[in-house]
Amino acid sequence: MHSSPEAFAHRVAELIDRLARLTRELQFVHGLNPAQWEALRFLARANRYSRSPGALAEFLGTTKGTASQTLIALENKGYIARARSDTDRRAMHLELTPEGQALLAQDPILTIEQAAGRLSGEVGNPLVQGLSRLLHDLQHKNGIKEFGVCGDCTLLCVKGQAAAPDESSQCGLTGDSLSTEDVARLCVNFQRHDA
Amino acid sequence: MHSSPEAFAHRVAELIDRLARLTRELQFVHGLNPAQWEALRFLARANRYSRSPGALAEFLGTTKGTASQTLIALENKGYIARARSDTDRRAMHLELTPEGQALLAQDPILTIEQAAGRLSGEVGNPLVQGLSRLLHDLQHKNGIKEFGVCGDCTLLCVKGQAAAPDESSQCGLTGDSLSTEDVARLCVNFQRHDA
DNA sequence: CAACAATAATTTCGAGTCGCTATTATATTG
DNA sequence: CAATATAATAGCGACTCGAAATTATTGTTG
Repeated sequence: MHSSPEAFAHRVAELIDRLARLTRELQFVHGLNPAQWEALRFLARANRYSRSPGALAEFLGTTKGTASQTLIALENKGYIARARSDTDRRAMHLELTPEGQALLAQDPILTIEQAAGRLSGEVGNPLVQGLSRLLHDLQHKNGIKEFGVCGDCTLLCVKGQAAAPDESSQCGLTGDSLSTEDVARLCVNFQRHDA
Repeated sequence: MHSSPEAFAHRVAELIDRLARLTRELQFVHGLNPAQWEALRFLARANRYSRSPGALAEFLGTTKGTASQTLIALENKGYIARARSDTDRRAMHLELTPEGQALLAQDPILTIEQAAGRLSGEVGNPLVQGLSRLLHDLQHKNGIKEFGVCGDCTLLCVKGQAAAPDESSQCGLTGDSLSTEDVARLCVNFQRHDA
């Protein structure tokens, strides 16, 4: 089953294209559309600085107007709550409601997750690596901002051996202390180490 | 870099979801939308029995009405020609025009293909295998008809050692002889061997 | 320190697009 | 002629974009 590099690249592109179409279709369930599902997922994983319409727009690679519409739809359905920020009253702060949290258990992406779970182990690591690099490469070439977690971020400052383990690090941009839960969340201000 | 099976599956699903979104966005170029690009690609790869609106609708997993719209748009732009079939005057027969053929050189999926070409060889085969099985599994679970080439099809009859190599096989469904080019094309009537 | 301009975060609104469903037109088959 | 199959068309709802408009913050300048 050896094949030329061109045939390999062609096949990969074709498979991704078809998976993309299918993935999109799977997300028209429970009265939500793909953008709304992605917003829900994003809000579940983003840190407090990033749960805003603007950050969502960047994450989705869409316009702020569209992101706003998506959020209004989610609010009307009771899956998120929107409130003005106290510190900057232009800003909107977004949170999942318990209903929104619960809905994530029905996330259609779990279908894909289950299918992935059925793959035999041998295929495992190269699959993830290949997809990661592909995505990264394409995002970079298309000027799409990358979201990442504190661990990979240039802005993270470690405060030596702090007394409280929950405050061992802080964000160099905002100066805030970061809990262990914080550092595992996605951030708009992310800057990759090696970039 | 070892991780649990659950984390693996989760990561794969996330990567595919994000690649899906990006893949879709890349396809809004040259005045075409993703469905129109897929239709163009399909018509370039389908055999003569399959270049019809109905077959396209099945391939795209959409309705005939929507497929019809897509085809009208492509005809208006001059990329395909539509003509009534001679044998069955209900049926529409579709062909790429030279302009349509030429446009495929600008196919945005080539961006993905190039990115895939940049992946190192080691990642190669397991990546294709993983994606193939994932797609197959998901298509099966969602009752999506599979399109394939004659080589993998139950209906293919081989005529022993025929004189002309171009007519060494025929389709068990239509009875037609198949050229070597024919057998490499996608077919609506495809039935997988092991299915 | 008040007035003013520049920047920023978000929403609103109108226009265009997409895809679905239902209906109609046309052709085939028994 | 009735039943079936295929495709075109019309109408509808939902989504996305892009361009103002709204409200708040920041910086500047006399």
